[in-house]
Amino acid sequence: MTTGQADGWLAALAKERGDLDRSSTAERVADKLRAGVLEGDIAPGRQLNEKALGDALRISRNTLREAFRLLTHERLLVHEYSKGVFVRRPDVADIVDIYAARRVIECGAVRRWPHAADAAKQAVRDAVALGLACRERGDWTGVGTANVRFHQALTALAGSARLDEEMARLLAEVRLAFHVMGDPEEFHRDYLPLNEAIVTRLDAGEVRQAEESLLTYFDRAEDHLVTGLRAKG
Amino acid sequence: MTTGQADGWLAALAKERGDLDRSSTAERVADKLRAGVLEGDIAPGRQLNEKALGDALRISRNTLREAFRLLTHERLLVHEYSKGVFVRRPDVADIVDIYAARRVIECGAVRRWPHAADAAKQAVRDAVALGLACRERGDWTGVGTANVRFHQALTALAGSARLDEEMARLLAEVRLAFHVMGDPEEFHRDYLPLNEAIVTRLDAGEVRQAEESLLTYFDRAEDHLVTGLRAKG
DNA sequence: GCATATTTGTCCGTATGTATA
DNA sequence: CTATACATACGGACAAATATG
Repeated sequence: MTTGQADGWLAALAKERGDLDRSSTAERVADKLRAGVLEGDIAPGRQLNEKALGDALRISRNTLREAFRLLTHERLLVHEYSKGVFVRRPDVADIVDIYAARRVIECGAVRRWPHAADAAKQAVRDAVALGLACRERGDWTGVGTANVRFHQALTALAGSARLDEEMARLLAEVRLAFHVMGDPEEFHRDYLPLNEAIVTRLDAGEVRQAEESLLTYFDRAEDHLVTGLRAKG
Repeated sequence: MTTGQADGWLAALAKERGDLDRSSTAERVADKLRAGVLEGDIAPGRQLNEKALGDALRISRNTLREAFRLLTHERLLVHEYSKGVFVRRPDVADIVDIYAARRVIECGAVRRWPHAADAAKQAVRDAVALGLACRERGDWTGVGTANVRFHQALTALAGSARLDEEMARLLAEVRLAFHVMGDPEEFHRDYLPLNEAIVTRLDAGEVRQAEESLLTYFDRAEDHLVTGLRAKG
């Protein structure tokens, strides 16, 4: 039953419609939908009914479809012709593809460490420190957020906004995959030591060894996701 | 005078409107516009008038706007608030950003050479061979096309469709930049020997040296574009 | 297999606000 | 200030595809 939209998340979305009108309606709607998808409130595979959603959000179909297009470009929704739009369900092939891309981009960015701006380097250290602080107080959601920020900071070492955007898309897809396998993301705890090792080695000028640690992380994370998706997907 | 659209390319676009309706109208229109922009028929900086274009192509403004959105996401068009849609004019900052991304992605992909699929390796060799053949018969446009294909083939070594798509976007932007500086692209001739060297070194297992040649290429190409844009832009 | 209701695809006209000449 | 052109959003019309009984 994918058409019934009278869940909690829909009511929550509709209630928040009193904000300042900063950007366009479509973008604001897309922001809400994106948050709902990434938080897992709108489950992967669920269909988004145009009329029901449009009525609930009090926007026209055209505007809603515009929001759908934005999120489809971000690979968070999929469009099935004459059937509608659905929250994406990344499969094993997607994970393999995503991690192939991450290996190239993040390792390549790490190798730019010697040429990176100081602010970019500090952002990497800060992300690890944030993760450690969250672990101290048992905030596993915070640890997950810090981990995402860590990898965005690594990418930013390359100094390319286009690369940063692509990485944001890839990390969002990974989050979707977590929701497919129903993983509460707290396993990020296991990766904190690796992140620490990467920063330590970078600060010691051991770029090569840092890259090795990063590759170890990718192997583990990819394996975790692939086996998880094979089991639950 | 940017609003008068009665050029050759518009007539050409309108005439071809008898195709099979495979994809959506917006996508077909986007395909035509994309081709016009990348071939240089629609010059960078030119405004695309909604009404004139819509009337000429016999499509509604909504549909045209949808096509605009697609191309805006590909960074080929830009929306200027309350002014309209224009063909993008990449500036020096864009070039620097793009080449930072290319260095990371393509070098990272080249380093995957030992693990790459045979077909992907062969595609790299084929692209160089195609470039040489085109040079033989003085087909400089063909040399340029082969060069683009070469870099797409390098990227494909990583085996990630997402990376391939991002590279296609980056290379399209580079083509736009060529048109900004009015370069006929025949200078690609100078880079053919570098491409040859890269393949030779890869086949000899000298991945590290191949990467060095690639970096040399990036330095030269980026410098060429930056100085060209500073002069003509 | 068939008929019906629902949903989506495509396109249109319009209305309002805003920026530019 | 007026006229123009555009961005944005809305609601509706109709065809086509799909789902449902």
